[in-house]
Amino acid sequence: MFQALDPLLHSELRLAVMSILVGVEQADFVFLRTETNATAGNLSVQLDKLQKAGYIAIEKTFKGKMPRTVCRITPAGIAAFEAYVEALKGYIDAR
Amino acid sequence: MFQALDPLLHSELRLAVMSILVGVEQADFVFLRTETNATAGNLSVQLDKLQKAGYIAIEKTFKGKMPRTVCRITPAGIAAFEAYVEALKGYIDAR
DNA sequence: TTTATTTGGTTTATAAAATAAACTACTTTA
DNA sequence: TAAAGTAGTTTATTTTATAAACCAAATAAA
Repeated sequence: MFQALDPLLHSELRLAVMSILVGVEQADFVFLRTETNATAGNLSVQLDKLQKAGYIAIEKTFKGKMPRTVCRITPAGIAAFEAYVEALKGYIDAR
Repeated sequence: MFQALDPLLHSELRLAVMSILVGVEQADFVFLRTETNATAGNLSVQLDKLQKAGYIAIEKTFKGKMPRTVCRITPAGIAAFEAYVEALKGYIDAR
């Protein structure tokens, strides 16, 4: 009845990040930070975890002289997000 | 865009417990344990948190000589569960 | 009958996670 | 050139989740 929830996605901030990334081509650190209202430290840590899980790809470049971190979701990330949503439905659907 | 998720409900086991209780009159410890596949220790701790939050009421009785722990959701618990589901939708809805 | 084993839990200890605070490196503005 | 801002990372602390150990009573087995 209750399917296990992917612990990597069952985190408020990581879920918010994935929710954004699943709908856009790419998003940079600053955008993710303002959209989620996360602290930079927390966001940095959570992005790292998503990347290590293979759910997102992170590209570090420079925009002029300032660093720029661009994230995009991977196919594995999309699949994991969809599976998470399906599993969640077992918990929140009216019964 | 992303509403905060009630941390008391954003826990796999507590969410499963609430999901069960929202649909039944009451449920005892043994039933919750078998339905959720949780360990007794974990269930004991999480039920305690839900009770302290006022989301469930716990009644301890004896069935013959064996202890029996019966749980039921409170109005506050129902409201919290519904609010949690609404907030979640902001994260998982197709966009 | 006394010794396992099971039931229905609680308590305590450990591991993992989230978060905040401090820090780095560099840039821009006053 | 000193102060403040940008874009992050690292480290430390707190909170959570989970597992393991334990307790008291009941039942089953030797």
